[in-house]
Amino acid sequence: MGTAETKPKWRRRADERPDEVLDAALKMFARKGFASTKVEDIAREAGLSKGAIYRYFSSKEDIFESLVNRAIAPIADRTLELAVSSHEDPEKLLRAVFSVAAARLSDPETLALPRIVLQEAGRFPELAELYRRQVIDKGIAALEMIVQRGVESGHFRAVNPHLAIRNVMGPMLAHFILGQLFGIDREAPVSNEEFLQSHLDILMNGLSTTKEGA
Amino acid sequence: MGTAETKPKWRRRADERPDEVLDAALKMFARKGFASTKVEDIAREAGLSKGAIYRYFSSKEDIFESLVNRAIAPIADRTLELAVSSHEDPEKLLRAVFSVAAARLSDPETLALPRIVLQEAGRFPELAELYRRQVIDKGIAALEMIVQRGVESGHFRAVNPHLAIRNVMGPMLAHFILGQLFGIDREAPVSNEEFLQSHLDILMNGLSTTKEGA
Amino acid sequence: MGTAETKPKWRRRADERPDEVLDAALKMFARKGFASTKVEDIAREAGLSKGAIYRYFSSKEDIFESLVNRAIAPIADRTLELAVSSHEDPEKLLRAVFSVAAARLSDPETLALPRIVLQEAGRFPELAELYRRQVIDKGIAALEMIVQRGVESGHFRAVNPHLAIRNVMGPMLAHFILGQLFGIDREAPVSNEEFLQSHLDILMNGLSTTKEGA
Amino acid sequence: MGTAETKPKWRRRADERPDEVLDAALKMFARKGFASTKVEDIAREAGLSKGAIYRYFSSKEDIFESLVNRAIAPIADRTLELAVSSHEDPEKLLRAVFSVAAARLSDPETLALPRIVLQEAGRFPELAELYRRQVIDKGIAALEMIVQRGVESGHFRAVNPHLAIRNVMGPMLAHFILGQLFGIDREAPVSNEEFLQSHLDILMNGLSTTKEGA
DNA sequence: GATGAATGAGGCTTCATTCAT
DNA sequence: AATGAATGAAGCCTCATTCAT
Repeated sequence: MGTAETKPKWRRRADERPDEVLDAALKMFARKGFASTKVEDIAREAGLSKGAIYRYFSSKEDIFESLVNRAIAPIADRTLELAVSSHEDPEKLLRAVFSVAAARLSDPETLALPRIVLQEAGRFPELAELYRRQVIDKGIAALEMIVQRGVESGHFRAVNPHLAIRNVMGPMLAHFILGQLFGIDREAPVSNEEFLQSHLDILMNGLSTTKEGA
Repeated sequence: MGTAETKPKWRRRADERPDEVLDAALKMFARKGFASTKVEDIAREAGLSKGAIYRYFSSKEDIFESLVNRAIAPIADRTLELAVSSHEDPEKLLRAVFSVAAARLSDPETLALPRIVLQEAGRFPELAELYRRQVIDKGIAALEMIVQRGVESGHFRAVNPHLAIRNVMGPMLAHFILGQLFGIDREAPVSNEEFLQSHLDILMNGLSTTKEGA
Repeated sequence: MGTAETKPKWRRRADERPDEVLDAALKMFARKGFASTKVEDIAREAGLSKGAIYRYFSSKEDIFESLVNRAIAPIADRTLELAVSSHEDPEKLLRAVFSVAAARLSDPETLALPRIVLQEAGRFPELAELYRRQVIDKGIAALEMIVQRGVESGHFRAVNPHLAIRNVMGPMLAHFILGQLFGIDREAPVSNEEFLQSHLDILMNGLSTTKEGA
Repeated sequence: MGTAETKPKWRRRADERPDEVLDAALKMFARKGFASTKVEDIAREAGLSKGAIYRYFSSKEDIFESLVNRAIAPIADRTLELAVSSHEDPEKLLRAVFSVAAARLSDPETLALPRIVLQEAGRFPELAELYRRQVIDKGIAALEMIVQRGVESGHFRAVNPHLAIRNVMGPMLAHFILGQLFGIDREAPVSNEEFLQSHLDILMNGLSTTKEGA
């Protein structure tokens, strides 16, 4: 046999392991919540043993924190760009933003972390706070800026942007998050396209200084 | 000791006990979530011993279910009344509905159960389903009817009521539920009055056939 | 109203209560075993409240002990009589004893206490010991005496009575106790009459066609 | 320390653990009965912690079931062989069977499980049923066949084999199981040899000095 | 005397974490 | 570095017993 080595098909860089664990954790947390997810579930999903998890993370809570932090990092600095960089017609901009957002919110995997943060906000207030500051507030700021510009450019009526964003995001939340969680319209699903069309129509007619289809 | 009242260690006639237990459970679930709330927490909050809980409820899940059912009962049959009975201007009607809803949702105690149901929907699909059928669908139907009438009477533009209600409720959800959960605007709270004013303004200009303040 | 008293249909003498509790306990122990029988089960069966039980017995164990003692009392002094008083043909005597025993062992209620004592022998060794001394040993002594007399009178061969009683009782136990416990021949039950006939025949005459040592 | 053996706190390869747990459980169940045996008792006896038990068995009942199944497996298929294979004088055959059975039943460890099954039959009817089908019925069938052959070959009188086996097994049960359970003859134990001798003698020849129906 | 609400110790079971291999 | 057997602290639930009414 001598030098014969049974070589594993391929070996990951050890550096990728933590990320794989986080992927697995996200999947399991999304499916069963934090408390009901066992460390072994995560390990199995990640293709590792229970003990190995603890080489990368010091506790189950640490996994959760890392999950939130990982989600935050890329968002932190890129969110405002879109809003800032673009000088387009704000309606077109919102339409674009909605399309992107809708695409992402339709994916349960993407929706998972916000949902988990929401679920565990009571037990991890600092994490919820962190998430809010780094993700939600950023998104809000971006939308606020769009509305603000719309008002300034005369495309939108003189609404209070800080309040108006509730009308911008709220219907999205109702449609995607509540819709998914509660299975509203499960029997006769509303297409995202239809919904977006309606949302923009109503929103724009409300925000806009010009009345269409009146 | 003069007026000293000897507080009985425990009461006998326990007709109110189940309700007291539910009150305590609501409080604790709201604070810590279902999984992290120990039966003993509920017992302590209700002024009972752990074991006594089981005289009234067969399990922790049973408490949760009873909580949902108790909340549902009064709502179930009164929701449509408002919408059906009134023949007012739909804008005034929506304004009235929002005021009532806002008043109720401002009370953290009232907000607690929907929030918990939302949080635990993943783990108790049947309960989420029950809540949806008994509470959410009723509310949706009522709002849909209002919008429908508005369209028929010519007060509103020819929107699709089924989709439009997302614009009616969504901002409320964003403001009250997410706002509380994530502590948005915690530092500089937005008054409910201001928010409602803004919401109605934007919504109405969007729904309405007549353009105000353009 | 005056002297009007709603008189209960009939009232037991308080003295009978303990016996009723024991009857109830026997029934429940028989059905579910000692450990799995709740004091409340006994109370309900006896038509009493849980608390009332403790007026008559100091603990669940006390009930069990009293049960055994009650069963023992009447037996203690009457068992030997039959064997001693009778001067009949020992075969006829055994036949008579078997008939009486079979009648009693066929009644699950009667079988219950021995079975419970058997089941709980491990946990209540003194009680099992008591039962053995007061009931089993008495029965054994009676049978032994019958066999002894049979041998002396020349009706029986020169067997060792102390060992022979195993052949006298064993088939009865196998038929009645094991039969009931394990549901042997449940589908095609063997009539007690048939069994007794066979038992006596084999006991008296043996299996073999050739008689040795006669 | 020279020859000092460092005993590992616990072993790794745990292939024998389930069996060790079952051994421990058998011991404890035999001593205290099923209900009164705590999982921790079993664990301690097996040299494990409470929690470790649950790596091998899903519940206390599962341990009991596994115990019965383990005992059944080896017995199940070997019982009939003896009876079927041999063409000896049925009396000699019975004598051999009794010797083997007596040897096994004399070992308290072996006697334990049937005894526990007997004790717990009321609470675990399915287990009792399983035991009956897999063990008792097999034994009965074997004995029945022996008697049947004896009758056919003219060695035995024309008894009903199905009923006669009660006379074959009953005395064994009375001697070994009841004897041990109730501690009969504890002070002056009867040797198994003596008992077997007596049993065979009476079984073959009967008690009576006169042979009827021969 | 009777009741049954309440207690609280105790049992079964789960699972995050540790650690011998 | 990885594994997974083992631990032990907790949590849910049961129920014998007590005791205010």
